[in-house]
Amino acid sequence: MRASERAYVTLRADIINWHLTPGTVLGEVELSERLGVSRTPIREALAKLTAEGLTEPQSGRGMVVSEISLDHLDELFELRSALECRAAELAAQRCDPEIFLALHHQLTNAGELITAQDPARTDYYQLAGELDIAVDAAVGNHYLTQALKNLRVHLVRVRRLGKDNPTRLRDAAREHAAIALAIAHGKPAVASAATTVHLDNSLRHLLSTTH
Amino acid sequence: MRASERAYVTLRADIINWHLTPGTVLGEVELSERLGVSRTPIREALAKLTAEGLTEPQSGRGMVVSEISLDHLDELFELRSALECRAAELAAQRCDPEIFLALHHQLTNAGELITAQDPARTDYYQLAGELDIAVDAAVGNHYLTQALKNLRVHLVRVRRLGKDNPTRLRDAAREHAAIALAIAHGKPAVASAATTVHLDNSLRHLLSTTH
DNA sequence: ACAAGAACCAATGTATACACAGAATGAATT
DNA sequence: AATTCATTCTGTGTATACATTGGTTCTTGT
Repeated sequence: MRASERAYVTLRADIINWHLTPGTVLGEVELSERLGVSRTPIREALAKLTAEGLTEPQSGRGMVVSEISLDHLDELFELRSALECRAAELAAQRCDPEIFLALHHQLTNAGELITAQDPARTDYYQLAGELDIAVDAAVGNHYLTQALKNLRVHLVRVRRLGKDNPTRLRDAAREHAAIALAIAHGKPAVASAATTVHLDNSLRHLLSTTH
Repeated sequence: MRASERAYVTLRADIINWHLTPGTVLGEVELSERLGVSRTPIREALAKLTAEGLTEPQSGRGMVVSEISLDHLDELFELRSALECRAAELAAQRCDPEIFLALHHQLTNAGELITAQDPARTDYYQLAGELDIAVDAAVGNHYLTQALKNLRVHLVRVRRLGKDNPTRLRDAAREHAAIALAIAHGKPAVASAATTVHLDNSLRHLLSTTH
């Protein structure tokens, strides 16, 4: 693996996992020493991160880890809504019903995944991720999928802002199940509406637990 | 201005203006000689272009100017529709009616801008661009605006694919006028629908004149 | 003659040295 | 004592040299 890729992957993970918190200044020299590579691949990695919106050029000097401001959460969710509602519509028109019926079944029983033994909710979020992947595959649109992928990076970061509420997660799983069912049934309008409802609930929950 | 920025701006313009055609191989050494800077800023510029989707890493070695395939035009327009319809809805809810009434008026008379004296349609496309800017400003959503901005780069390239048909341009201006009017009237559903109609017409025109 | 392998070459990946700009700190003057 | 200017110093921008990888070509064997 190239050194620039390693640096990129490492920094990206550190930012998403909040090991590097918003506002942290990223000096090229410091990073190159910490990661054991020269400044050239570091610059490459920082350029990629900036293109993704995970870092921002600080006025004049250096890069900083970009803020996840609550003030902009509603804006982030507006974009998310635009993309995911349309994706749900298109998936409903084009999907293989079998796949989404299976996902609907799994999501209906997702409450079992939310246990005290798995505080990181690994299994739950993986199942939710599988729905995303299935939607992407069903839509079959490279541009739309790419836009969603760029967006999800920010959503993973946002996840850490809200308190981890088992009740909300179980509700969210039910909402996901509803979306999967609407897609399986080939009902674009319903799939879009269910997505709208889900995103509104998610946003309100986030705002209520962080303010 | 930094050398990397100059290289980026130059290459970007060359690609958008089709001075560099899709499939052209971009060698770092060749570019650094042609633009008179070293490879380092060239690499920086190419990384940015790749992030924008204007260039792609060629298998193993080098970069190529990315293809604008007709096979993917429908996908591009699906993303465009998702973003612009939602943008139109939000603009209708939040705009200052005066601005969009003025744009409506200008767009209604835009037929006059399409003359034999201006084969590049500079004035026409500038007016269309002003509508985009007004929508962005009315929406007031950084994430959505940024996604639209990224998309528009590709749309400008696509423009060259279709024949320049004055009749279609006049129709398009009328469709733009309808969108502006719906936004000015504060009717989200109408604005979204008008956008859907406009994009469908544009796509069908593109496909019919290129196939 | 065709295929397979090795060697060579060219272009990218990485490191480092140098240039330059901006910020911080200290001194001097008011 | 405070403010301003100058100097220094740290960190980024660029260039270049070196390493490495992947592709191409030439040769040899079947």
